Amino acid sequence: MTSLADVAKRAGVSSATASRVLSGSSHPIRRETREQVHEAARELGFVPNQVARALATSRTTTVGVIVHDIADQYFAEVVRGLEDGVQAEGYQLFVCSSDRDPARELGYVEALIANRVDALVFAGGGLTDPDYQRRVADRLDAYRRNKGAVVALAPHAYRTPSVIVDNRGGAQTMTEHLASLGHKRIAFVSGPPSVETSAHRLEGYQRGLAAAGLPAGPELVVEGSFDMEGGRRAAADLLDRDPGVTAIFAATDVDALGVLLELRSRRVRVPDDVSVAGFGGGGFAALVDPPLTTMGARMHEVGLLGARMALRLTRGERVRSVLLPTELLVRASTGPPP
Amino acid sequence: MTSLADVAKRAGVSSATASRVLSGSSHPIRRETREQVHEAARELGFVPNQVARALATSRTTTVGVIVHDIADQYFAEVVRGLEDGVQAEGYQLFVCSSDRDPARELGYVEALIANRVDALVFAGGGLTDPDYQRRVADRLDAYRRNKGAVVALAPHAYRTPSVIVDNRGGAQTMTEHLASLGHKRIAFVSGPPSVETSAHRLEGYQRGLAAAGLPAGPELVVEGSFDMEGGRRAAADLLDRDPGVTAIFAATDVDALGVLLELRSRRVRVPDDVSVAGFGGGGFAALVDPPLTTMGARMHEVGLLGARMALRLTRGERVRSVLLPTELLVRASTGPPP
DNA sequence: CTGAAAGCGCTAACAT
DNA sequence: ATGTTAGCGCTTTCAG
Repeated sequence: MTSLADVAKRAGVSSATASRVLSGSSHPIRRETREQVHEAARELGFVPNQVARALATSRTTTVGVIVHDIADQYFAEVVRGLEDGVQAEGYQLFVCSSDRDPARELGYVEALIANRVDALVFAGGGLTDPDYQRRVADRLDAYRRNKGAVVALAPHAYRTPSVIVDNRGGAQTMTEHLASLGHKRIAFVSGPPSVETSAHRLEGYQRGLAAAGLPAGPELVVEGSFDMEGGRRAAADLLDRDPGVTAIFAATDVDALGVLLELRSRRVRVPDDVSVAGFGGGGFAALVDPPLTTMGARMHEVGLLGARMALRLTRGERVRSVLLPTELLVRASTGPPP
Repeated sequence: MTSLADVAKRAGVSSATASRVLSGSSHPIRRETREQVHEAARELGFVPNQVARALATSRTTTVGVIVHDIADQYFAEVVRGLEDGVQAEGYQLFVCSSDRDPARELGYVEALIANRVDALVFAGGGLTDPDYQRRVADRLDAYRRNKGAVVALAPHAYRTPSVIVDNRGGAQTMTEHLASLGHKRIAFVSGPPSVETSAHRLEGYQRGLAAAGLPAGPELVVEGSFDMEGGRRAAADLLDRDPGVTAIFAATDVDALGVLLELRSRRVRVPDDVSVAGFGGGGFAALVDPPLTTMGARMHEVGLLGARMALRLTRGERVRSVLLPTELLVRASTGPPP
């Protein structure tokens, strides 16, 4: 592969000079010299070796992001936002799907740090496993001591600047909305307890019930799993126990979709018999049958702002965590109770 | 940051020895020495610098993938497959969304090569822009001369090993299926002409018509854009010109979804008045109203096989391109003509 | 304005 | 079995 030295030789200058012109340094260079270097680089099809540059400067111009699953619409949108944000400043993005497995996530954290990414972004909610939390904190503390930037785009036990949608407030608003339609028994399909985000949305739901003067009750909360199958099983559980619910609020749209499918297969009409609501609002939510009422979260924006925050941190600038509002999107899957 | 030298010093060995044990070399090392090194590394929280390692070995253990848009379900699944494939061998994945913009795609190719990825994967169909093709070919030729591996996961003008779904055959099968239901005038919502894939699916459609003895005709083909809005406009065009079609086959599921929405807004019943079919089969296709008949393509598998192929290439092993079959998924959006 | 040279952290001959 | 040393390709003082 052609190197800086080749370019320098061809241009009849030292590699120091060649470096200065090709790396966009502000060091003064005679116009003519500059042009010769560029010319030589072009002729040789020179592509600077970022690896060598990174070693010399200790900046890789890369950022790593860990998501639960890139094939999940929700995270795909966050990642796209991140990508747009970092691309604007010439950074490249490493993407890692952890499947919420603590070991795998830890492995990725280590791998990304080994690759000396300038910033590390957690796009999915942190895991609640205490062993994981301890170990990841150790890694991240060390990473930050060495000028690594860490950003969270969802609730995370590790204290770090974040861009997060208002999970609690959003869940509360949705619950109150259902209550305002007249529902008295509102069930909640929670996310997996292994993820921090779940607790926030559950809390919002509980606050919503309280605000509406509605009784809570453990029989109203069933565990989903942030996927369709989980939502389906949750709905089945709920219906089998028959606590007389007239509304089901799921912690994510995919869970809600599972609920929808289970209800359909049982010939329960939505929203005539039971109302269904989700959280997220991307992708298919508006397109299913019936269109899903949901709390819309602007995930692309989360990613974009997260990228900017991460890059600012790498420059040593101060940042402030942001809590993005969610938006109630009322569609056809919710209505008054029968 | 703690370096190999630190570990070596602490363990009382040379950095060569430390390197040998920590890099998993097969070089023989006394058991005791090995343990001392590991111990020292652990105590210091040593994380090997992949950047330095990459510079020394000229292998980065990274691969780059260029997709049209990571937020598109279709590509998100491919990327997930790729990730699973490379992760199994300890590689990291750079993800780049080009939005099918030649300049942006070229920029990414260059950036990935600059980062010395061991393999470069094109997940989206190649662009038809001749200038782009020439320039990308130049870059890739040089890249391959330097042991870079290039894999395509969709039709691409650049000749390189590939894992591709049978776009032609799939489109033909779907067309024949519609014909077998009794449809005589089958319209096609093609992809954007700027992408190679589009031509293949269009060709399959045309072959399908021919095989069924049905007349083709330019008035039956309208241009979509691999997104919902494109499908919507295409359907609107079609209906406004009213060529009397009873079936609309869209080159992608998202286009088909746009068609569905436009038909719904015009009170055209599906499939009673008009049948609608798509291509892809991931994500929401089964969940919309009515569930979409489509040619299922196993995109996760494309990614997984693509990753394996790429890694084999980096080892200098021989590979053979694979053409993955698609599967006709008949659902409720298609039926006999009125 | 340009060059010489040290060094980023690791690996890989080549000794011993 | 272990150590010495020369790079990998670039940036960056420090001289001139």
